[in-house]
Amino acid sequence: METPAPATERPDDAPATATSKSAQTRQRILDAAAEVLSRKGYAGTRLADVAAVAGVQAPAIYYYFSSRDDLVEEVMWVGAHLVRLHVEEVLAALPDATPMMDHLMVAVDAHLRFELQLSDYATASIRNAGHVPEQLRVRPAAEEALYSRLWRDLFVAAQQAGEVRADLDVNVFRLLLLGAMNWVVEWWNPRTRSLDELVATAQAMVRNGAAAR
Amino acid sequence: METPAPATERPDDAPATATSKSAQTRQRILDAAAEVLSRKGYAGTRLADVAAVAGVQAPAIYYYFSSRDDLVEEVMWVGAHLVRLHVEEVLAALPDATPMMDHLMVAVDAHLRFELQLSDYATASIRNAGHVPEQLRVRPAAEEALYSRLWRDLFVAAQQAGEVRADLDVNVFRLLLLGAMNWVVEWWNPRTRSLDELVATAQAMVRNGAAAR
DNA sequence: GGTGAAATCTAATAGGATTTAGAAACATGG
DNA sequence: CCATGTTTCTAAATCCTATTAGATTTCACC
Repeated sequence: METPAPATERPDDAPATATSKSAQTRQRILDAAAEVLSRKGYAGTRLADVAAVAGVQAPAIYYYFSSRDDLVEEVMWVGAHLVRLHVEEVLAALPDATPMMDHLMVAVDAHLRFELQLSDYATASIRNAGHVPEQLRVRPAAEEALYSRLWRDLFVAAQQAGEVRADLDVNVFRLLLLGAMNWVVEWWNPRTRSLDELVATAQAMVRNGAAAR
Repeated sequence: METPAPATERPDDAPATATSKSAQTRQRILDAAAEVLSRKGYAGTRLADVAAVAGVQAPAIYYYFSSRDDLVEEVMWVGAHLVRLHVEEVLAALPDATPMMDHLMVAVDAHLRFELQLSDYATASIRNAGHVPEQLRVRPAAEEALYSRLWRDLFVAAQQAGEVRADLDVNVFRLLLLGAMNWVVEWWNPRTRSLDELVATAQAMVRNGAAAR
């Protein structure tokens, strides 16, 4: 549920320790915003709700963020950022000789588990990407572009290695796959379905759907 | 100040001609709402915007709908309803001996083309399904359940016919597929990508991803 | 043309949410 | 324990938009 302090942006010019009381409160507010945003969406998220979850009064938020939209934008950016970091990390840990198709399998696993278990930020970011005002999308969109590129590179490499069918349109396939995984937040219920099975099925969809014969 | 036509469902018992001035205006407002909702989402849709697109003043909307939420709910319901009708229609036109896998291919084609080309209602319905307040989801959700069942039946039949791998979890696969197709509205741009190619790739994803060897 | 209902408009109301203002509590170093 | 800056609160202002009220136009039909 809670995401460990990921140095949300840059340490700014604040010389104080990253775990000072102030920084902690800011983090609590940000976490609360991610949680509420992931559950209720942009429209349904009121500052009073966020404040309640964070254990402060609504106006306290303005000590750390200049506006509601500023807070939302940061949650979205952090969400996109964390997913990318997580997947990159997991991929980097693979042995050098790992086949490209296995890279894809691992990426699918990492994306889904992170999105569903580890991060309200990821869920908030995914669910609200297309629902916030234009001006809030600029910074998060840059992160998403980097993430997109990561997947594109995976697919292109897999195709060049002959592990993915040469006649497959990997760009469209990739967008469909990311859509399938992103949409999971709209229907997945941990009570009724096992995460393992979901991951396995998504992996099968890629392996069988894209693999060369 | 009485509402001329049944504000909620179809003009079943409406005595007046279906194309009366009144019915036309109501339709114009509904169309406008679908258009704005599909573009700006639930949060970003203001009655003033809808009214502007429909060519009336905002209060005129209240002559036909009892509230903003009532209007939104109807758009959502119509969206879900139309997609289902369209796909059912296309499937019904198939020759009796058509293999089940071809049923699936046709359904994928119909869903995507309808969603992307024909209907702001479908787009509005898809994009906002998880973003409107609970109370607005009841009626649309019933439609979606019917649509879900349609797909479930397709997959189950295909699996029983031996055209889909026996070990595939068709429920999860179906939800992933519908997610992939629904999410398309978030990224598809008719200018930069051909719809034909999108459809072909989605079909390939199902055919190769699910087919028995 | 006159008449009444239907349809739409202008102008005002109302309620909820963000956002400011300014005071109180808190911490921290001298 | 005092002084000073930081953090948070209460109370109030402001803004935005749905909604209502009431007036006005449109239009079918006598």
